[in-house]
Amino acid sequence: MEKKEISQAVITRLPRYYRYLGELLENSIERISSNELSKRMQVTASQIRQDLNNFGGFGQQGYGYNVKYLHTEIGKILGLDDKHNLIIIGAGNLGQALANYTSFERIGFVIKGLFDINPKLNGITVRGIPVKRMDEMQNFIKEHSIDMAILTIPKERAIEVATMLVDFGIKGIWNFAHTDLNVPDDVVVENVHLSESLMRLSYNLKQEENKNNVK
Amino acid sequence: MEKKEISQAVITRLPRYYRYLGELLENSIERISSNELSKRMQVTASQIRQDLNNFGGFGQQGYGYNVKYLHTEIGKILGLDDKHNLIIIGAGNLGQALANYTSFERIGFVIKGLFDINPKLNGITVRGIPVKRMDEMQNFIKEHSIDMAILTIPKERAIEVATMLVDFGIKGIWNFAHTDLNVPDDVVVENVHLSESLMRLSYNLKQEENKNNVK
DNA sequence: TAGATTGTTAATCGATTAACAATC
DNA sequence: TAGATTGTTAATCGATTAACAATC
Repeated sequence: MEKKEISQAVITRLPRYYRYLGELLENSIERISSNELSKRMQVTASQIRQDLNNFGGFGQQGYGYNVKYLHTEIGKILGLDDKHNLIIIGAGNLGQALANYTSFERIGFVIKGLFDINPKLNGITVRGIPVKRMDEMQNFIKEHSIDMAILTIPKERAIEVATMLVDFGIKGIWNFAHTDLNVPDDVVVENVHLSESLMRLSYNLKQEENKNNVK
Repeated sequence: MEKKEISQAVITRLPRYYRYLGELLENSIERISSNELSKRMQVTASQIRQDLNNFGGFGQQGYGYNVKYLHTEIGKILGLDDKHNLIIIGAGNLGQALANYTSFERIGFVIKGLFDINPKLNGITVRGIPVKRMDEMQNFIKEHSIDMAILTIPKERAIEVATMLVDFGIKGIWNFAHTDLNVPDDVVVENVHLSESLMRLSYNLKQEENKNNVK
């Protein structure tokens, strides 16, 4: 049973397929061809078929894909049928904003606690989620079966806190700190570097401006 | 003066180079070879040299790269020497969190105003930045020379608001809404789809789990 | 000068697109 | 059955890596 490694390029596109299928579902569209989906999503039909066939044949010749079935299957591939308990480290603006989001829960990611070094925040709750002291973390992780953490602290302390999290058994880190983390191979990190995203916007904006000047 | 188009893969890496060079600078490191940088960043030296040479020869044979010079030049390429005035549409949790960030200002992106349909928010300020009514937007954009907008509103209204922004002359949109925007060619959109990022984390976490089960 | 390291060309690798036989 | 559309192989394109001459 040889398993081919799926490229990150494909993984990056999967959630977008999932989103579009969810929208089709909301609009009561039962089936869709790769060609029709390709038009809506602005990718080639060939790519859609190639991407999906990495995971199996979900369609049917002459018919296309059943929207509901495909949506469910991609959900499974993404692991959205598993439940995860999360904690947020850093109860500042961003940490609290993420805690207030309910959409993560809807796809199986439940935020159980926030942690912060600021004693003023200790004891308050955000959408019913308690803010705890850092020294309460290890026990909390064990008691609430936490397997993922969201890191929304300044970069200065991010690396040391990540090491701590790994020691406490955390397997996945959603990293919003402006630094790269160095974790063991079996711990997964997904980075959200906002200022890098803003810089890409800046670059592309500048390119557009230049185009117009040349004309 | 033929200009070759730079691939988005390269653009995506540029801010990361910029960040590492900034850190070197903080640590008073004056020069660095592609080989040394490659070890720190976990990319190949060849890729670093190829990426940089898309924009010019910033190094010197036998010496390497001058950290301060290269940092400045990449900053210029990314357009960080230009100043931009921004508004945030949607003064909810995320909008306010972004308004509270000061790091964007340090790279030239100044947030001048927030806008929200919720009348309760109208009149308050976030870090001194006023929250305005939506009908004040058009004038505000003109008066404060706003050229970029941050979209932190629910997906339901995002597309219509984006159209509005384009009409008012906005050229760059940093889109945090869970939907793709459809804007003219000369308007640049940079998407931050948080739940898609979380789904990628979920997928990669699941893969790790499976690996361990197989062993 | 000798050693180091870039800039750049060539080789390889991987991802995307095209094409079409299989089949519903 | 005829038409539609997938699954999959082959062709193309682009991005990454390797190699090395140029040169500081």
